[in-house]
Amino acid sequence: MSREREVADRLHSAAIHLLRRVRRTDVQTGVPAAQLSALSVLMGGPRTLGEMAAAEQVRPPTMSKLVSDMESVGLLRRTGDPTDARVVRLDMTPKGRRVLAKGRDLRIADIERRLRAQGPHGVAAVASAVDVIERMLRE
Amino acid sequence: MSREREVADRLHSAAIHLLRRVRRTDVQTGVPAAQLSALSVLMGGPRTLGEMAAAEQVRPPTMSKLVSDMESVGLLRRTGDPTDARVVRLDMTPKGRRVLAKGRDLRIADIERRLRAQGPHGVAAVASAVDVIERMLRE
DNA sequence: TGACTATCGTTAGGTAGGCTAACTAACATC
DNA sequence: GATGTTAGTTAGCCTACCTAACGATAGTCA
Repeated sequence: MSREREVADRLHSAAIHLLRRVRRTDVQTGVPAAQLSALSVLMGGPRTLGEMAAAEQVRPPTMSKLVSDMESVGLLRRTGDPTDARVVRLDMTPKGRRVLAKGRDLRIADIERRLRAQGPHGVAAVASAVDVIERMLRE
Repeated sequence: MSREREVADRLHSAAIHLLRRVRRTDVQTGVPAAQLSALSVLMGGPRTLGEMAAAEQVRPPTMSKLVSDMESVGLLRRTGDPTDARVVRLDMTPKGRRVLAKGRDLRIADIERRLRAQGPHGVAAVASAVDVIERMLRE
């Protein structure tokens, strides 16, 4: 097995196990991870549904459902686009901002605690890898 | 936001996006990622259902269902433990071994390709981070 | 030995989050 | 203004997680 392949395999496995762990905290947050992740896209200002689907790398129907759920609990607002009546503009509500902040706290807390236990070198190693992974996924 | 928290947050986000991408190849493999991940535990020899659940960090019912599905398509065998009739021993079949090898190929190929594009430094960065992440999750 | 108690796994039922196919409404083009 | 394209929704399906409740076996100890 090539070096790259071995690393890819272990990265994949680590990602699976990491997310399984995070998932367990969802009950406490009251807001599912996929919603929080989608919501975070709106931190950079309003987006259309299609833009959000692309940013989150899901299909439009998936985002449509997520958005409906989020709207129904008041995390975001749908507003029409003035120049194109087909598009749906989405904007975070103050509640959305509040829940995003709090929800992330809970989700990330466990990872953060574990990360901290790895010391500054561990943190640095993960940080630079995250840079690489983000670049990988953009391309 | 603390440094650790920021890294934890981005790591979490990267894991989500990475797995969403991998997921898309599942159709081609014919075997879902969760099954392949569970199956890989049996590479180290037979295990009980409880051991597999612990290794995969899921609850017993989740593993029970996965095992049923895998058994029904012939990826593993259930054999009783001679000394304790409660436990279920699980062992990979030759087909399981074959499918694991092939399935991983397909899942990992995309990650590998992207990783390779990041050059030796990128690969090294990810590799050492994976070490840290694996340690994080064990503790 | 017989009655608790603990452990292993399964069943039943629920939720989240992804997909494709098929649709409506609105825009663009010629 | 007919035709095709694009944005989003609806319907229906699937995987994969969970908890609660249960059956069966094993272990313990009065």
